[in-house]
Amino acid sequence: MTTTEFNTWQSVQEEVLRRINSREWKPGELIPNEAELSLEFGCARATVNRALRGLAEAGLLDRRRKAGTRVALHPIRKATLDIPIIRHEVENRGQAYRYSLLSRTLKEPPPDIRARMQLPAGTRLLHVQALHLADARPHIFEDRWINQHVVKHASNAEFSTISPNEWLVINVPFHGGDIAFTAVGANPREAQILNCRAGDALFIIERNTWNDQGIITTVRLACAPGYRLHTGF
Amino acid sequence: MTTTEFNTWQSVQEEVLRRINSREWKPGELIPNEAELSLEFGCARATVNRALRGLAEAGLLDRRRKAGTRVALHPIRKATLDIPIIRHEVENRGQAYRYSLLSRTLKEPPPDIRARMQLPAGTRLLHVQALHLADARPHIFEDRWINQHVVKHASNAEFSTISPNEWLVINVPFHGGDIAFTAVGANPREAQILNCRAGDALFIIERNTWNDQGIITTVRLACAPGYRLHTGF
DNA sequence: TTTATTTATAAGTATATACATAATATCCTG
DNA sequence: CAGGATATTATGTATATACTTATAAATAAA
Repeated sequence: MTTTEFNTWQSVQEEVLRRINSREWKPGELIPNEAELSLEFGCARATVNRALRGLAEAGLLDRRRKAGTRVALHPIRKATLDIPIIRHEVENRGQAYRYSLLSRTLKEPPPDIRARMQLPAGTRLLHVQALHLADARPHIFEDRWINQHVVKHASNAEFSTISPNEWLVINVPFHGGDIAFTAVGANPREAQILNCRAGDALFIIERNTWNDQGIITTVRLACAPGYRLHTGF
Repeated sequence: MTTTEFNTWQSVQEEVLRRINSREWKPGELIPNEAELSLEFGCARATVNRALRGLAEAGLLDRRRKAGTRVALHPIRKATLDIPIIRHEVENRGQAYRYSLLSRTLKEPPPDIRARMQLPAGTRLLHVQALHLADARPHIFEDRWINQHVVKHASNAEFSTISPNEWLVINVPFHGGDIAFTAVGANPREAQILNCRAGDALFIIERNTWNDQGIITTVRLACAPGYRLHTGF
């Protein structure tokens, strides 16, 4: 009997994946433990561990100490999408990027923004509105609130030549954030800025970004009609 | 001198992250190699490797053999979003899920679909249209083409009680796919199905899914107004 | 019967060592 | 000096071993 040897974590992973897909190991089922698999595959346990860990991270396996490893009941697929600097996104498509600052003021945010950023009433924030252009056509309208109490040196930033989008990525380390995507009809102001008709469907990206001191910034990106966010999984 | 010891890969990762964020190691800069770091941190090289690999996967470090490890010039943040079965997505929000099959036919797809799925002219596909409802309100309109030459047993699937969305996830293993998100105004038919007005902004999800034999299915999900896709990063 | 306590187990991690691989740097040759 | 062979180097991976940690299950105590 010429059992193939699986001596790289990749080959082990492939074989495990095959068994999952072929239903040899059914969803919800307990699979052999690492020691048994390492014996069967003729490799070290660490190699099996590496392979299974990857599949667990991908959501195809559920692993728990002592309980063992089982095939995920609902193999949740994860798509990872990059969050690029808008300038790079445009330039990578071979288009000419241009940036235009529309306004930059210091004022108290409306209640919804204040609530979202969990701030006490009366807090003044840096409010920046800017337009990103691709090949001289309006591309993305950036409407951003920056917590200058967390990002102290933001007060000095002009945002006349570099967008807050890019400035923040470069200058402010952050720990995490959240994103939401929606579609809404353009309001008159957005329509004017993005050079489209009011009511046109706009792709909206809303992001909050925080570090250990709290929420740094919240931004609403209104993308011109035709915008497409693309990724693989 | 009481140099803290970093003897877990997590602590090493934290320390490296700290040095990146504090600009101790600047963007684009070469950092010490694994051997040096393991010496400095008082741990094994494998531990350093584990820590750095994670940061490289997250896009904060660029690593190349022989060339060494450097801090990413443009720390690309990645957001991972789950691709759930629509029923689960609805139920997890505590809403009542209902599903309704609108049509199920076998026919030749329009040219754009045929091109997208890379099929020869004259190929007939399974075309399924269905409506997913949340709390009895239209939620997502699913318009799907299934390659029955790749997914043979799909021809037998009724899709009367289980949606193609769920059926495919459960029954057909796949290797990968791509997703695109856009916003468009509802056409009259979509408006009627989703119970909104024509022109209302709809959030659109387009997915292609493939395995080793080719593209399995392509789907367009038109989400009712107000739909919000949410995730963290 | 319920509630602690112990124990056994499987994954998680750390380490030393060895070798593989990719890519740069260097040296040699024509 | 161009171009190819070769050495060098940093990451990548495999392995045996040992220990840690979470936790399910069994056992003892209340």
